[in-house]
Amino acid sequence: MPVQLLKIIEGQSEIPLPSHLQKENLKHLQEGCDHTNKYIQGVVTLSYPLTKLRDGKDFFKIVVQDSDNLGSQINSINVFIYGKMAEDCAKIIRQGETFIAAGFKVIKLPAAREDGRHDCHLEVSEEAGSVIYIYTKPRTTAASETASVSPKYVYTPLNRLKDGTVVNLYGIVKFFKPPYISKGTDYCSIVTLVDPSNVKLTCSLFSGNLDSLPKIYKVGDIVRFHRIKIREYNGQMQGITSGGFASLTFDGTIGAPVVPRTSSRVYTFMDEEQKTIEELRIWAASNISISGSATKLSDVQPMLFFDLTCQLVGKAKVDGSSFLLKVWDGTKCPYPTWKVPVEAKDLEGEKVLLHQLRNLAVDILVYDNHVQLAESLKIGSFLRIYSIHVKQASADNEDVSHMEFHLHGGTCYGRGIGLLPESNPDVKELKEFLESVNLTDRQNMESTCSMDIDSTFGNVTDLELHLQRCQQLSVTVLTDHQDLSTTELKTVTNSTAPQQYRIRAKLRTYKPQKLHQSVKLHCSKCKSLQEVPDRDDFDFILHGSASTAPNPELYNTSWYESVTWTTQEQKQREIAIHFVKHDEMLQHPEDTLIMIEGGTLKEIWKLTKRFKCVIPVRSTEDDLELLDLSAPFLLKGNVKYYGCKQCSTPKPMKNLSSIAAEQQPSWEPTEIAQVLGIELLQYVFIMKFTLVDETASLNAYLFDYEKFFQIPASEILTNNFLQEKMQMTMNTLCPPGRKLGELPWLECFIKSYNVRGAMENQVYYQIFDTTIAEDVV
DNA sequence: TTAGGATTCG
Repeated sequence: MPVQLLKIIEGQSEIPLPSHLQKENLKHLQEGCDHTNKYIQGVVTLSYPLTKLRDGKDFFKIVVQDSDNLGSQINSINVFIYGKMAEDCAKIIRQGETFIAAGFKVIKLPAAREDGRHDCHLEVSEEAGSVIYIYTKPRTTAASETASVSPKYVYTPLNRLKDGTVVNLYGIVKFFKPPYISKGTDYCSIVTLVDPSNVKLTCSLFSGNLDSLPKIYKVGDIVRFHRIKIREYNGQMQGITSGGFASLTFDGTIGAPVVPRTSSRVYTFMDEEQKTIEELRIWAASNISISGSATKLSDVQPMLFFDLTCQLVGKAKVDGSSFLLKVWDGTKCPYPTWKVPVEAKDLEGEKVLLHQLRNLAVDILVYDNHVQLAESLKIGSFLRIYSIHVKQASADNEDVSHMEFHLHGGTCYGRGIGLLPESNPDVKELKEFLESVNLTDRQNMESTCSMDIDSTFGNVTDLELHLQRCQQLSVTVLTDHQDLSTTELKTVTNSTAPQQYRIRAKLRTYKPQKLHQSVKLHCSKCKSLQEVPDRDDFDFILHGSASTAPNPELYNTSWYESVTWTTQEQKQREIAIHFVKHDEMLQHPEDTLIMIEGGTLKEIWKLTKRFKCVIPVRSTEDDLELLDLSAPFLLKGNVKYYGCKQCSTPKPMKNLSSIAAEQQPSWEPTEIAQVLGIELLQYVFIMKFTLVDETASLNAYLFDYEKFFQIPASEILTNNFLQEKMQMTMNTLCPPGRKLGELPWLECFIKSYNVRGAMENQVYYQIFDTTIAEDVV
């Protein structure tokens, strides 16, 4: 982006200059000196008409005065601008504006000057790698003057596009293919956009210059396209690059700096554009799903496609149609991973580092059309590899299966490799994390996971080992009272309650068999248990509350800031989001608690992915209030938090401001519940275990928040992985289809207690201070 | 021109 138009607010540019650049005083300019990391700054005092040189090249001349050194004898200099840059500058430079150039060439004039101008002039051009920054002052008063300088662009909503037109538009990236080499002569990038009119537009963007395609890194990024051609294809509108196409790309995260990633040499970017981006971000937050948090190598699952942000540490040519990339992200893949055999001489990368990372780096084999791009990558660069296929496989000479990572040929689902700049926030975060990884510790502690150690188990399969272990040791362990001796079940059942025992028994069966049915909500105050409301209940309450429009009198108070909009759907719906402030400022979304009025289940669910906490509310005449307590009063991460209807006495929402005023608000559900007068219901597993030993059998209840399964009951309903883990645990405790003799032993603590029935007391048993053994599952 | 979103030969 060799020419940038920047906006100045209170004397400061919104976008700082690159930090490596240092200001050079005009006095110190000399021909032949190294000015690589220097820039000159001054006010444009004179500009000449744009002309053409004899070779047809554009030429533009200006005089720049160093306003910091007006008293100096030599305080201005001629600047000659060549080529495309001359044309661009001529369009936007006005007298009185601040001009900055870096990457200039200093040319000494044959004779000394006597007009206070420097005896050198500066030459700048795109070919010479020059960059020009023009600081513009806010153009509120001089409207007529502005018109010629920054043309007013008109942006077409995606539902108003017409065949055969060339338009400017904004959109939120819903899908994209990172630039790849097309079968023609250019790079190609496919981008599908959506905007608040809820219409999608898929664009095919071509360019011979990789740099002039939009720099999209993730779904949810926001783009501004200028001069994109609209055509009809298969009954739908389609965008395609046309002459003069230019784009800006912005991070779509609410609160992130509004700094354009640009592919054009000149662009305008003013308050109005900034406002548009901020509005689109808010719309996107509840209307675009982004696939949760990024997958790290430590979370990969077999049979899955995922995007990986990583650093390249090694690469090697494998054969004509495949190429190996060795990458890491600082985490360890929980499965053994394959190593693609390549000759040492073919492997490019730092040998010592590759050795240190042998258990952390993974091999990704890329195929076909991705090979050319992969070959060109530099070791050490940061990449996002899109849609890597995780494949479980097992070689003939291995007893355990391993994970393979493939980037198959083609570009389906955005499959491809994107190079991330060091300025990318995800790269910054990754770099910090990689630097914190202590390589020596990891090698010592985790080397048992590597393939070569696994193979020392010989021919015994994992499963057999596991079963052998289970028959000898208990699959559960006691967390306390280890000194107590074991009591036979017959003795337990023949004794009076209440008492506590250590027992050793087998789990013959358990209820419920459908594990999700074991999750209930428990009030620790009134001891009641209730079912977890299903999504229909919540949906119903939301529908009901959406019929009450947000009350504008409640917008923007001292402790929250409000944003509202009306949906475009047939039955218009008003939505208000209230962002709770901290120190009178908005926080990063991931730290922010928001309250929402009028949202649907889907919208609220999406907002929970972006924000720390979401509280659904509705307006009354004079305050916001919580919805009916059959709905969750708070959503945080994957968890819906409910309050007890009997024990809660809701207090004013304003009480949240006391948490917001804390130095670092943690927004803990318990604390939120407390200030809102809500008695928080706890998620709990309730199960009935039928335990047997050689002497007797008894039913014992498990009442567990987290300790027994080491899985939070609150998360099981929304996490497939945890559900699977729990099912696997139960399969270990009580393997289906096995005889009693083959079942593993459980060591448990149980306590007996009396429950008074209509006619007589009944004795019940409850498991406590027991947990699943560490090596089970 | 190229691609026109909608996973996989390896």
